Amino acid sequence: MPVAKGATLDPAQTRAGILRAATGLLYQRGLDGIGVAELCATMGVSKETLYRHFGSKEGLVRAVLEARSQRIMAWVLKAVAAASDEPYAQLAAVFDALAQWHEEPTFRGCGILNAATQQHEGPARLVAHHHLDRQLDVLTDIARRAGAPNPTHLAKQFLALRVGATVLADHHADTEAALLAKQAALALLRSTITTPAPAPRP
Amino acid sequence: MPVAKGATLDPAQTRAGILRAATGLLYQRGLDGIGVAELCATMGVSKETLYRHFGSKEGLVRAVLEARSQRIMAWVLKAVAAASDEPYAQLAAVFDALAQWHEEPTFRGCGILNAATQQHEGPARLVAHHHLDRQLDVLTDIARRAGAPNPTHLAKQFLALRVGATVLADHHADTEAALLAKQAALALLRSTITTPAPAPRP
DNA sequence: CGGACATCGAACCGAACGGTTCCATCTGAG
DNA sequence: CTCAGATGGAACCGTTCGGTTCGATGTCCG
Repeated sequence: MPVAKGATLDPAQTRAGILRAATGLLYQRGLDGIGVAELCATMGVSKETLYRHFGSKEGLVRAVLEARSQRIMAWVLKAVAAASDEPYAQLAAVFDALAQWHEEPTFRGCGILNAATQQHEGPARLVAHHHLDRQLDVLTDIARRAGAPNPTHLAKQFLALRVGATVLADHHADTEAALLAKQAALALLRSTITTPAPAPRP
Repeated sequence: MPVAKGATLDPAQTRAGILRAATGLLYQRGLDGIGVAELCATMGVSKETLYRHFGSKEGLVRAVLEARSQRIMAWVLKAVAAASDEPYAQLAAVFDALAQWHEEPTFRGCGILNAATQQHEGPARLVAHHHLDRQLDVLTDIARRAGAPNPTHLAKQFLALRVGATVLADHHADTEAALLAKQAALALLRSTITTPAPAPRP
């Protein structure tokens, strides 16, 4: 938040404000699409302050991405918890939340995967990997409780549908991608459960 | 290819050589990950030559991406044609080719979608949109010939699986993503065909 | 042979970048 | 009241970037 000149209001609060503002700006403009100077000017913060809190632009990016990953996970878990205990309903809830996200006017794809794509080196790749791990855990749990013979494989298929739909919503302006992905995921779960032999042919 | 000093061998050949070399370099390093100077030095071409052939770095990028899109389409169509006339076999062939691509040591995700993610503005977005259009056409044709009640929707689900698997192969080091996506696509096609009513519930 | 053409190599330009430093200013705690 | 600490504002540095220009060199065609 923009403080007057020399405010000791709360360093942690300043840091949180930078983090929140930078999250949106770096997401909309891309990691290399906005410089530290413009970043600071827009946030109403001096470069020295940013440097003292995050050490470098890369440090800021790392903090932003980790915070974003936490926020997304909380958002997904909340959507799952809001649904009934039925795995089908929870799976549907995950993709319904996805559709809702895609419809936001500021939607620009997954900020974490975008960041990992933008900087081939750097911390973004690690954050993206862990982020996908965590999302996979949620989907694996749903698949397992649904009684899937191979929850891990099914969860990876769900995750592919999820990230694929997000890419299509972004790069193909496909507003129904999430809905179709949801239907595909449900059909997949249904057919996996009802099929007696999981067809061990590769 | 690197010509001695003042060679009039063939301007078109020079252009093609630049295009081929730049394709690999821009793919591996990212659009902003390598400058025009290093690009020219690695290719053994002077900046003036590159500038005369492509006008600007953006012009080079546009040419590279359009050539890449053409190449990918030809590659997909060849894989489809190599399979039997059976839509199931052709769908499997598309994802088998995907798996083969993911296993290449130089694999770095889809170069076109990566480019579109790297430069939020610019021609990459358009190329990516058209590229997805063309891929959708191929999948829609397969779905239609398989007798799907809604080939367009099914094709979008296939495409989501395809791009999702590519993202997972890149950002999650998931070597089996393409195989699982293939199985999911086949199961989806099977269940869509065999299911009498396509469940008009959104 | 001679001139048009393509190319290389190098120097150069202005702008933007990430990062650093200095200092006046304001707040809150003692 | 006083002082340590946090901040804003601005200047500054070295680097890199995309792009431009110029002269020397080599090749092909008439």
